[in-house]
Amino acid sequence: MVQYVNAHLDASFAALADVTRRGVLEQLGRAEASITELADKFDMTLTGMKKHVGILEEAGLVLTEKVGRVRTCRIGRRRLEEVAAWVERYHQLWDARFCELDKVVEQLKRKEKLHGSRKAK
Amino acid sequence: MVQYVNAHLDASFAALADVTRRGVLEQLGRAEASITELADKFDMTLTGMKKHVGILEEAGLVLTEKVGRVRTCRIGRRRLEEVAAWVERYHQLWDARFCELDKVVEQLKRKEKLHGSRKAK
DNA sequence: TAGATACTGAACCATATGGTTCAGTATGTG
DNA sequence: CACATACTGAACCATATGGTTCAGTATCTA
Repeated sequence: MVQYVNAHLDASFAALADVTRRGVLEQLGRAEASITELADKFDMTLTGMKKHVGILEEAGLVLTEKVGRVRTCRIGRRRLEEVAAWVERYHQLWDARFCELDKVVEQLKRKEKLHGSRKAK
Repeated sequence: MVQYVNAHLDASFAALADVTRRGVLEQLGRAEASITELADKFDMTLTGMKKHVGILEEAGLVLTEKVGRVRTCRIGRRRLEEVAAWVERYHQLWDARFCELDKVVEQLKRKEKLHGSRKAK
């Protein structure tokens, strides 16, 4: 189970590691768009944009649907929530760790104050 | 300015797009470690682990310091906060967008209820 | 000083990535 | 039907990635 999430995270983070794809997500956050529209906006060939969209879709970060000749892209939420959850979890873990360090520093300071304190830095 | 953040994000997300490196971060979240310790824990050559740490360091996600022959690795926070901030921002943007969609759906439902509703799908 | 330990760097390898062009196919439109 | 539009797929290219091995260098320790 954890492995699946890990695979998701691999794909999601890899998908996010490209400024064009993050731009596409931002764009789709505002409104749906076709491949052509995205290709125009990001000054890229249709084929190139198709690949980006494919990567985002593979990662579950966007959903697409083709009706007639146009494929419409929109944001997919679930994977995104997974990413947010991962980051949040580590954020907290790190905060906790750094709070501990802060406490240690505090304690050191207090100790210094107790014994003869030399000039403050 | 925005470009710099984007470069950071590229490096950060790319660094996070590997299960070993996420594992290293998790490990360092608990306690600092040397390259050797990490290589052992993740069953990898020293050289391989050195590369991973290099990528994480380049991305600003870990800090290292070499004293004597051992290089000690610890978590770096700032970049991580940037990543968290990015995800958070988009999360909100998407939430907002989906709230709007929800409202639209609500409205459609209400409308359907008002006019003669045919069988629910 | 002689090992042993801990890292470092160069070189190599297979595969992935971010793009392109070119040649389609499928769908609308006059 | 003829043409334009919108996408799709294959092939190619340069560069990056995730790993390895091998050969160092620098630092402890007995």
